Amino acid sequence: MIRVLIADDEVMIRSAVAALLSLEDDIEVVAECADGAQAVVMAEKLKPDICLLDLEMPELDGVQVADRLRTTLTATRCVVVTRHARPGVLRRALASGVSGFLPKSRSANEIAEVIRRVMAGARYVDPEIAADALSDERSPLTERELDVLRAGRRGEATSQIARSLSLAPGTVRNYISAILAKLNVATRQQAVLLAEERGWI
Amino acid sequence: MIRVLIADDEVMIRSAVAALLSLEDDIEVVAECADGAQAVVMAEKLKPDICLLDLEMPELDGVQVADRLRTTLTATRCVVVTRHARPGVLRRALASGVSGFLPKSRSANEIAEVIRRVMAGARYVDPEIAADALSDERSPLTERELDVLRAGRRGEATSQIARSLSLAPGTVRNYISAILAKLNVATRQQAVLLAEERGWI
DNA sequence: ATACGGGGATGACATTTGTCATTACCTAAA
DNA sequence: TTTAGGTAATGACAAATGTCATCCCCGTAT
Repeated sequence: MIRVLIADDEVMIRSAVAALLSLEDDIEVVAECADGAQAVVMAEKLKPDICLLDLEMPELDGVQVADRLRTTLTATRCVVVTRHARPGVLRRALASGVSGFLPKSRSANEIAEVIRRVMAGARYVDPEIAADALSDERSPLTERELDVLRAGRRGEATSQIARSLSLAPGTVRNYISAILAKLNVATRQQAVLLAEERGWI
Repeated sequence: MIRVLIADDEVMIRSAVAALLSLEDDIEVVAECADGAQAVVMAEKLKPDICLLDLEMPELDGVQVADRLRTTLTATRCVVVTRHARPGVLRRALASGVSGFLPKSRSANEIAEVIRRVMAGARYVDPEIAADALSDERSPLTERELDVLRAGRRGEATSQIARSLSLAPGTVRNYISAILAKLNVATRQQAVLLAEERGWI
């Protein structure tokens, strides 16, 4: 029996996938979690064989969960599922020791198969995303520039961003100016939208 | 046998829900569609009893699909499912003749039950959203103000918005100023975020 | 040792935005 | 008929934003 933990903040998809997986003879769903923090706690308690993690979750995202479990639960393998599968995200996921990666644009039936493969020791990365990842879309922004972009992703004013990062307002404006030049867009909001699309933030 | 059409752009949830519904003795999934336009075509061809429509879809959203089917297929009832269930959206949905409305924060097993109730002639609206809708969250913005907000939702500059709406730049700034005051936020981006959250645009 | 890139800051400048007063036109209530 | 309210525009002003040059401090690769 493969013991599986499922984490996804969207109840409908979580319960649907859990129900489907439970129908498989060799799979047992041992936990359903609504966010990343809960997933970490439950995983450490139940020590499942496989964690099926949604990428977009409150508190901790799927990759962050995998990253934490890597050190504490060496026997547990993680499979990350995401709505918008961007190459940048795949890179981050693989760096965090994720064993499987598939987009929600795949059919639910395929999940069981991926789980079995990963259980058998293989790594499974969705072929389409893997191909995309080769046509390198790495972020041209530095860590700090990304921090600034993240801090301003909800339309915060320069002064707010400066406060939350403990920077001078002028410095923030310098970073934003550099970001706009690198991404070749005209406004902060467009920069945020572009970076979100590409999976850089 | 209740004949059901499912439309959702997210393959994983669509296939999972379809598989689960197919397990029910009295339900038959006759079509799976990836977008609204396709849903309209298939519905008119197959004349299902119930259309289970995702709200967030490319081309036509779930409410728009229901609106079209209302005139052409009077016997077909529509159930709309959405990720972020906002009162404003519910209002729009009911105005379009939708018979059922439930958020994805409900479990997948409940879908079959809702389908049966709607099939029996009842209207089903998720109780939580219905309660929210009473604490009126209608948009305080005028049609034109919404146009401006929509035109600028991707961080377009004032001059761009003005061009795309054939307005003077100053007029656009006046509208934006009014929007910020009404929504009590400090930047365009925050106004866009708020309006999107509330289902106003 | 030194050149380079990242992080952090300042000051100056030009634009863009947001605010406000004021005007005008039109339509639908009262 | 008067009164609102929505749409559209101008002009003026203040504040925020984007751009640039220039400076400093570090660490590391040459």
